[in-house]
Amino acid sequence: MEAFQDRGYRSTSPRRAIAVAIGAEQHHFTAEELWRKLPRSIGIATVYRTLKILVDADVLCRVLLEDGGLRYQLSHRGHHHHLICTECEVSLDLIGCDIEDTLESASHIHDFEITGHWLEVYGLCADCAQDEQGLSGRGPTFARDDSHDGHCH
Amino acid sequence: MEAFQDRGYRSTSPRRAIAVAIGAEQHHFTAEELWRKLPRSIGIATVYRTLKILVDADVLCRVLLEDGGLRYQLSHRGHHHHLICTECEVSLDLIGCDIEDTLESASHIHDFEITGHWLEVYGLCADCAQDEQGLSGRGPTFARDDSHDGHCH
DNA sequence: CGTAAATCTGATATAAAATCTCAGTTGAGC
DNA sequence: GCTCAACTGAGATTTTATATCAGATTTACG
Repeated sequence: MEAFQDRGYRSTSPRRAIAVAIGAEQHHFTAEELWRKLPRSIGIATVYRTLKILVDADVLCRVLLEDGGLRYQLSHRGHHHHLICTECEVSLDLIGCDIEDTLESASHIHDFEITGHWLEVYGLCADCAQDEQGLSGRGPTFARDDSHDGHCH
Repeated sequence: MEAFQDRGYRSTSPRRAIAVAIGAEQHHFTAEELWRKLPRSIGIATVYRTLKILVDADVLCRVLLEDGGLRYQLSHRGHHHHLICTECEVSLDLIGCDIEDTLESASHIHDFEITGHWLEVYGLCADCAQDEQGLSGRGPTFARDDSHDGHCH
């Protein structure tokens, strides 16, 4: 909202509408989903433009799903990563994870100067993990299929 | 090559041609770049289909550049990540980095069961870092501009 | 206020990347 | 050789995001 002024952007009515709509979102969302909830007068190009500004301003963060889908989410400012449930797609902020030091020391071996990184972690949230347990307990036990092989992409 | 037979795929002439072309690549490449180096008779759909098989077979790995571009690269089998130079786009395998433990312990806080993750690390390789040093030493010193803000995406 | 200049916007065209469709071809096993 | 499923190429299609550009909107300043 006021992130616009701080960065020299004008306060326009489409931008205000987008800010309000984002505030109403409970989870992550796509640009198109957001656009559908906005007045029809607002073009999707403006949505993309505004989302980009807000990501740069660290108001939003981008979440990359395992299938490659890109979502937006209110950012809890500062550095963090996401735990993304591959079942229900919920995204949790991963706290208490400090991989910078690990990366930094490992990169020294390669004489490489790190400027940034991208990390997404996939798995099952507590609820979905429980559901899977429940199923395998009740019905015949299926061999864990190949849909999740623990592979790091 | 023989990864095809092992997995029940047929050995076809397009697949052999693609395997040879991949072997000739020195760095990472896009599906389209590879396609251009193949006989014109091979369709790009086949290239995409074959690349997917080889990624699943762990023969190739996918590399996500900072600008979002997706590349393919011969995989040094087993789990690893990439150090990608944002200047020359070279990709180094990051060895001696074991973030699994860190992720695992952090995820316990959230009661989250990890099945996979995606990590790409961006920065400057030794050569490009040296070039930047050289420039700032010779000419007037420029303030580090905003093109790399150390931000984690 | 009221004006001017730059920013911003919406519609639409466009681009890029990858997948889908389907009729025809090819390979592996017999 | 034959047969049939697997595979292929061409092109259409989808998805996602950006580019273009004339016209509308903001802000600064008088």
